[in-house]
Amino acid sequence: MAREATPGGLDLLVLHLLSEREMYGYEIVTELASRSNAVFQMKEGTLYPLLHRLEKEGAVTAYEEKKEGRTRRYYRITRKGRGRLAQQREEWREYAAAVNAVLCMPG
Amino acid sequence: MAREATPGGLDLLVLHLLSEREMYGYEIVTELASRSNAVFQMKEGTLYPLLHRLEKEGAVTAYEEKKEGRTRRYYRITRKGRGRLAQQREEWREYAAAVNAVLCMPG
DNA sequence: ATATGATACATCGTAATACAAGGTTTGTCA
DNA sequence: TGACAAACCTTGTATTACGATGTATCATAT
Repeated sequence: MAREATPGGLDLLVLHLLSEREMYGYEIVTELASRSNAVFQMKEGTLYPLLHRLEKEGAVTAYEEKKEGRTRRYYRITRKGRGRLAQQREEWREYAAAVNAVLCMPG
Repeated sequence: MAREATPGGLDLLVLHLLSEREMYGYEIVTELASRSNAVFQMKEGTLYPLLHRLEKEGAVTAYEEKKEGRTRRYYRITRKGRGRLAQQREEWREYAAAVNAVLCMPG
C-alpha cells in the first residue's frame, strides 16, 4: 500500500509524547503502556534504534542528565520533528478513516 | 509492539471484502481503491503472495473460472477465515483506540 | 492492421520494521 | 548479599509491502 500509510509508524506515537514534554527512553516505554491501557508494550529493542534514527534525522535532539541517581538520556522534539508529527498525525487520521470505510465501521 | 496489533495486516481488509462476496485478485485491488477513496492502492506484488498465503493457511479457497472472456481466480472465505476476520477486526478496533488514546484524539 | 492500454495472473529481490535475545551498569530493598 | 527494577545498548531474524519485471488476453484507438 502507500508506504506513508503504514501506521505501524511508531514515530507518530513517540513524537507525540515528546511534543508534550521531554522524556527519556525507558519513560517512553512505560508511558505508552499506561496511556494505551497496556495495548502498546514497546520493546527496548524497538525503541532505542528508533530514537537514534529520529536523532540522526534531526527530528529530536538528546542530552544526558543525572537525575535521581540515574543517568538518563532525555529527548526533545525539534521544529522539524513537529512538522513531521503534524504530517504523520494527518496520515494516521486518513488511514484509520480508510480502514473504517472498507470495513463499513463507524469512525 | 504487540505483533497482533500490527494493523498493517492487509489480511483484515482482504478477508472483509471476501466475507461480503467472492472476488478475484484484480477485483480486490480496484475495490479497495474505490472504497478507500484511493487511500489504499495495493500493489499486485503485495496482493497475490498474500492470497496464496491465505489459501495455504486455509483462510480462503480458490477456483478458476472463465468469465467475460477472462480467466479469473476467484477466492472464497472459509469458516476458519471468518474466525480470523472477527479476531483481526477486534484487534484493529483495539489498536485504533489505543493510538487515539495516546494522541488524545477522539475516536 | 497495429499499437496501446487495461485486465489478470505471477515471481523475485529488496528495504523497512519490530522483535527476540542477549548484554552492561547502577540503584533499591529484603 | 542477592535479586530485581531501572536504564541504556546491539545484533540477528522474520515479516511485510513494494518495485521491477514477465506473461497473456482483450478492447480501443489510430
